Amino acid sequence: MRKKAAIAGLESYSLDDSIPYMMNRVAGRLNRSLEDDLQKLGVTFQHWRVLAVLARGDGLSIADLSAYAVVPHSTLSRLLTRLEGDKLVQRSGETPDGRTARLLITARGRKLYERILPLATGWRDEVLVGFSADEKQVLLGFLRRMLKNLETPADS
Amino acid sequence: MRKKAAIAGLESYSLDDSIPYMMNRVAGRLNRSLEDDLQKLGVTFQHWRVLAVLARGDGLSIADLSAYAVVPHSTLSRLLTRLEGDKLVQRSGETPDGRTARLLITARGRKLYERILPLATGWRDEVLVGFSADEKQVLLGFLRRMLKNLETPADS
DNA sequence: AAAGGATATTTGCGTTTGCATATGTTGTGA
DNA sequence: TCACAACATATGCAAACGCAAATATCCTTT
Repeated sequence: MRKKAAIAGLESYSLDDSIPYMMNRVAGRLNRSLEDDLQKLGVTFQHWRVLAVLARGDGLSIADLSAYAVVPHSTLSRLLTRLEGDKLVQRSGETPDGRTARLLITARGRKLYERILPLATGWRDEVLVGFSADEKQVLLGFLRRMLKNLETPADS
Repeated sequence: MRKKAAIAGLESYSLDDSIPYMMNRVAGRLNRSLEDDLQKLGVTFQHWRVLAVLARGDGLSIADLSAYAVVPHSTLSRLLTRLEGDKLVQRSGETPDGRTARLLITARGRKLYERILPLATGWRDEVLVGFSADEKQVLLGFLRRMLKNLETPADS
């Protein structure tokens, strides 16, 4: 059947044919690059993610945010505790439902967000060097379709 | 240097339009889906990554593997200790250079790899539903270009 | 050929992660 | 109204993580 001897030229790009693998590789590099920048600001990549989501539109619950940022609830809860300690976000109790938190970004948090944003967009531009506006749109379209494919349509 | 340079498009910056964000979102979902499957097999996503790389060509050093899998050396070292304990990979000392390890996948490791592979390709197919062969090639080309853009050209 | 630097991997240690579970809150049926 | 299921979030705990430093090996220089 298959008696592949492996060890074939490691330089050959066999692995690079896998789209999920390549996505992880690109995303991983990208994240780590930004993370290096963020370290100097005393923030982690996860914190940035939360700030970025909330800066776009706050008032979210933890469950919502968890879905947006692809982070488990428990992790997010602690993440927020720290962010709240740093006065970057705020857990508002002003909700119709006493169980749900209403996550708000503070002025301080927004300021930090705006300080980080250029770093993030810088890496985005870096990774997309040589891409035409059309190509970027095509790529974005691909990504949207992929995300849609993963959204469980028929699931509890 | 102006400290308060106008951030172009700050107001209009939307996360859903951000290619890095969308990539993280897609990759995150994808990884988590597979992770759920892997949990039943007693393996983590990281372990799978290592197995997948080695299955396609072993004999790598830890440093090489680290680059391929975007995992720090120290993490990888411990990851391998566990994989070795499970007799899935093997650290061969048979190298020209006594410092470098030669990572080999065992028969048992390959068997597990082949057991997991359909799960991984299943999710890959799922995320690419509706994509033509051409589109997949275009996407792969994009990813390769992106990775190349991030490869430090000539420094460090 | 010995000393010192370079390179590859491991390990010490404090932090973070996430599963399972606890806590607190709302909604529902008797 | 009272018990109790359903839900949102928090926390205990063990494992995983990653930086920095240690260890081990190789390579150069003299």
